[in-house]
Amino acid sequence: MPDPELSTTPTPTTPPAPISPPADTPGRPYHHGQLRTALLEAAERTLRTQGASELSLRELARELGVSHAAPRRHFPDRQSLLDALAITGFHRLTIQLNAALATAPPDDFPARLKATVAAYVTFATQDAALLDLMFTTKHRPGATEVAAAAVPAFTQLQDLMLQGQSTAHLPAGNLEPSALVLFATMQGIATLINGAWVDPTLLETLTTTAVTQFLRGAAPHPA
Amino acid sequence: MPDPELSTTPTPTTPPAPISPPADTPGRPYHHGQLRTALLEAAERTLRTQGASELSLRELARELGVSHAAPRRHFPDRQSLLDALAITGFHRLTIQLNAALATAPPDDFPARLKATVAAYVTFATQDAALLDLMFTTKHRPGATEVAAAAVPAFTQLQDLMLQGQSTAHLPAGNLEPSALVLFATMQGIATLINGAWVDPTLLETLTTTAVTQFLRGAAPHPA
DNA sequence: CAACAATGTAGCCACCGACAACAAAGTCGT
DNA sequence: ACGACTTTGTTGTCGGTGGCTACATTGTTG
Repeated sequence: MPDPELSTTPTPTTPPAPISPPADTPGRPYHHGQLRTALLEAAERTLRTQGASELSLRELARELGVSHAAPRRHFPDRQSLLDALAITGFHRLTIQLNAALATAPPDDFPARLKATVAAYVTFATQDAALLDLMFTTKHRPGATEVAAAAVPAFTQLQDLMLQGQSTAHLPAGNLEPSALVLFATMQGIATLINGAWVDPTLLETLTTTAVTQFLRGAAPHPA
Repeated sequence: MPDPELSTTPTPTTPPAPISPPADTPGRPYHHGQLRTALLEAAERTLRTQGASELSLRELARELGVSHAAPRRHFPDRQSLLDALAITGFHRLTIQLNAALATAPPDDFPARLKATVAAYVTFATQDAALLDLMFTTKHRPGATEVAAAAVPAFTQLQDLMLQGQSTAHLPAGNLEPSALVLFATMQGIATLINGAWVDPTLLETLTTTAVTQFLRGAAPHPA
């Protein structure tokens, strides 16, 4: 407390004003009410603009005009906030993959594959830091919730592969390796673009090439 | 200045013993002599065991029995240490790719490709955090030295592709997209394993599948 | 209306990276 | 050999951060 009395001449005439903190949002009624949501939104913004390493709980608290310890009520530590971000990230990814599938004819496997890959890479490049978080957070021991949130997105890809088998675009049998290789390729393309190893304008070309080569490379052997 | 005159009391009776610091390595002669190298080695160890985010300059200094500001003489800030690590990482990668190529017959393109991919993925999984550093550091504006260090490794892959064209395993023309897709696949496989999305025992299967599918998918069109 | 839970605040601690001022050792010209 | 200069290491400090505890305010519920 640098100025215990000089501040505002104690303002004995302001009982209606909840003295509270000198937050930039002066009218806030002590309890923020939506702190958790607000934190996640602000964090996602910072994540996109500054990256995960720059994300500071105290800075978030300042942005929201709340004390530095307030976030702790909703996220016991920094990592759990990051986990929450990863989880919502997986939800968003699942939704976007679904939406992409809906734009392709239901029985056109190559088109559906292309749409899925494009949607994934688009998501991955628009939210690079988030994707990184989603992937690196997962392997942390004890991140069961994050892992669970990832399941639907994977199921979606798996179902698509099953469709490919049913339409004979893909061979019968265990295609787990093939599917994983395709997934790895998507992930890798995103990494290349996010790391500025290739020009972003190549995104379209790369996804097309990847899908085309995958369809040719994984197709059932004619011989 | 806590003690302007008590400091030295010229210590006329201890010329042989270099008072120096009470470091845990008592015999160290004030100047470490190999601090830069030692820092890099220790940092690489911590990087492998703890990850980049856990790497602390002060902790490194403590490990080496040196004051907390000593590292600054060799690395102006934390990032420049990370850059140095990334650079040596690229050197190591280049060497290992070279070694892998040497184990395959000079004119067996598929074998050489397989060996290269395997070597890359092996490197990437043994030094996950380092690989991440090498990739994420690169896009940082102004990291010209890191980018330069990456060139030889890429040249090596490029040369291999040219060989593939000369042996007709790959079609003539611009194969940059194909090569990038393969590179993305390697990178992605590493990511999948490092993030524990797939079991490490699948590494061999995945690289084989990736190479096989690539050779079939990128092969010159017969029609 | 009185416990109680939920939510926010204030203050502290240890750690970190960056910086500046100082000290010791090596180097090099004379 | 000796003194100036450079290199390398040390100490001290500052602001920032995450995590913790104690406390204050508000909402809820019996």
